[in-house]
Amino acid sequence: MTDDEILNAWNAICKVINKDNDDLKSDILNHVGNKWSLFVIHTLGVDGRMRFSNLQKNITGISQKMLTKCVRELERDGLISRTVYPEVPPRVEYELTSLGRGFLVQVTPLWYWIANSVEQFKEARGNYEKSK
Amino acid sequence: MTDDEILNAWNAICKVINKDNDDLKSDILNHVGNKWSLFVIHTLGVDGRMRFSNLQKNITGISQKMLTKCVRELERDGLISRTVYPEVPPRVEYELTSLGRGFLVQVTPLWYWIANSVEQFKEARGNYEKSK
DNA sequence: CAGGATCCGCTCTGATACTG
DNA sequence: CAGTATCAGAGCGGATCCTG
Repeated sequence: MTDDEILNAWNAICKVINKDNDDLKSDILNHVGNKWSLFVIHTLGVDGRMRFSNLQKNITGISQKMLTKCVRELERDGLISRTVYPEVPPRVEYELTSLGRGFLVQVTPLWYWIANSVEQFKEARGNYEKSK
Repeated sequence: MTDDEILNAWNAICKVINKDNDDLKSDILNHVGNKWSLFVIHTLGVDGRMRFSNLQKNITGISQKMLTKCVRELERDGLISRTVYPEVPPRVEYELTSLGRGFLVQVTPLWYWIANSVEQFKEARGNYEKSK
């Protein structure tokens, strides 16, 4: 992106984030920063369509309550789809939507950069602790 | 990014996020998703070096307590720098570090995409509400 | 199997008051 | 000016028990 494009981008961003879109704030903003959302989207992106229990198995440390909440929010915002099969015992499968795949594509470079910058973050923190 | 690069990216990401880096989770992950962090980084990125009171003026709705907390965390993780001038009354200026500028560059395309996808998110939510 | 309901400790946040 | 300190309320997140 050129400097101009970045400025335009930020104008668009601020228009969206500011005022009367506070609902989007606590939602989409949250999907970006939320550990569980990221894992759910990642898991579905890599392994494809998957059922509830399988998701929980693949995402270490998540409780069923948090997973439920997380998939509900992702479904509500159109990032994943939820399919219920009328069987006994019940079967529910989750899958990335095209919007969700777009999200994954957009978020990947950022996370890659963070992963590659971990040492710099650690060093920064080290310096900060010392200076205190 | 090619599919291979995306897979490699996610391997790197998961290695970083999983286990023994839970401190990084609640920190860097938070900077990405946190409304205030984003505004602080954005404001400093667009307007350059700035003092505390000016930041608060530029960021609508933030309380001084939250701004303090936010800049402390950003400083700790090396995204912004804090300069104190030994004057009376005191003057403190904040500025993006090169790491912080890197962060801004990385996060911009993602936010641009989100801003441009707002209508799709709204529509998704509308459908979800109806189906309930 | 895929969750809903409940209890409970903890953190996050805002509002207000005070200080070097 | 640039914070710190304190109180109070809302919501997060885990653990446990229950159900169609």
